[in-house]
Amino acid sequence: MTAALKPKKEKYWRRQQDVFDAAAKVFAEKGYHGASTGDIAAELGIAQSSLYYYFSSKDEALERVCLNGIEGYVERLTAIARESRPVDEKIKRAILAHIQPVIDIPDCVKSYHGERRYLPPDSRRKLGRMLADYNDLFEEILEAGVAQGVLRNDLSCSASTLLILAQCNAAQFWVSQPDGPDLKGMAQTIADGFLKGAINR
Amino acid sequence: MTAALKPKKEKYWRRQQDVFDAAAKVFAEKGYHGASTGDIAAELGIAQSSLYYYFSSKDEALERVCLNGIEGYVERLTAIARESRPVDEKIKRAILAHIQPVIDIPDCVKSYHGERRYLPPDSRRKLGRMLADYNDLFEEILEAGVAQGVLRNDLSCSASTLLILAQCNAAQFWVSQPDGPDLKGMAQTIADGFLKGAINR
DNA sequence: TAATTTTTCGATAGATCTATTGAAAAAAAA
DNA sequence: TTTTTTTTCAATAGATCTATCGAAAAATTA
Repeated sequence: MTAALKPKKEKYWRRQQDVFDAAAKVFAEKGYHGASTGDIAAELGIAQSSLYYYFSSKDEALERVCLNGIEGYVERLTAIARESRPVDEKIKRAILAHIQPVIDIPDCVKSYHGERRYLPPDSRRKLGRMLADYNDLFEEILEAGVAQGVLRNDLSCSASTLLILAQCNAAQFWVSQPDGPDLKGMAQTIADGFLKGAINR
Repeated sequence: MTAALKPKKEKYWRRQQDVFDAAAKVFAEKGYHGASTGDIAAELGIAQSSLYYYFSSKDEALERVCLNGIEGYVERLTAIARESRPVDEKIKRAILAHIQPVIDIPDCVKSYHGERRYLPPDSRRKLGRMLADYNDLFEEILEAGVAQGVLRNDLSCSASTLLILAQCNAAQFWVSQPDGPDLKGMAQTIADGFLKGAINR
């Protein structure tokens, strides 16, 4: 019964995903307010009004795009935090996990970073909480390192979190260059730079 | 003669600066496309059409705002590069100089970072060149450090430049927090983090 | 094939935004 | 005060954008 309903709509969901992907691309390129629904439609080669069969407002499209950009971050980082590994390795993996989506879904990530501030208040708050959770989680990994005595105990974990993630986000611009390093090299560089200064010796 | 013409227009230039300051504030808040000329006028308490006495298009206002945000960066960094000081001190000063405008003219800097991509092609290229020059200059300071043997010679100066500046730009979001560190503390943290890993020992 | 459902489309109402224009108000000069 | 210059304004043309609606086209089912 319920299994019979799903395939019925499956084609619809797939097409809807195409629509949101196109929206992500256009938002990333022109910014939310700089992009028109006409631009999104043109990206798909359909009429502007046809979009409204898949979403009910441009706002809604932005929310979905941003969610695609951030969803999974908290989940993946939670998994990494729970793994029983040395702290330095955890940090390396967390950094890699943070950079990965920049390669896999660059438009969503770019839209998330640049356009989420234009979301309606409710959606914006929701995403804001997700980001706060994510930062806290990252901070906790560092704090655990300090507690274990692996990281220096005068380390500001909140400051370090901010600075590490800022470097990760900068990777966005780097990997787009032709001579840019690969993902792992990038993560390694950031992790090493941090650990060299932060590890007790 | 020429001295007599200047004070004649001085009031006009001052008022024009007010207009661009208001534009910077509104662009920083709502983004270029999200902000209307009506918003700028409201910020000043004047009619929307009155703005066009001071600029001829919204584009022009954005160009001026972005220029205000980036102008002086190259100049100040050039001066720092020329000073005869130890490399580590130069780096610290360069970092501080980069963060300073974030405090002094936050709206211009924020607009520069987030909105310059919406400039007309010519202006955008011009600002792009200024940024490239600036990055090169920063990179050269690091290269000089490597050449002197102060910094490790396996250091990637271009990568380090990108990562250091990314951290500086993140300061924007940090110092806006109530419990954020002061400017010098921020610069110190970034510089120390970098130098700990990069200095030969 | 015929009937039904899903998807796309053209037309458009209604709202907003930029930039222009000529006139009014304010300030400065005579 | 009167004249001239500077600054602001209201009105608006023209363009663009979002979202709606009923019909057409396409796909699916009977």
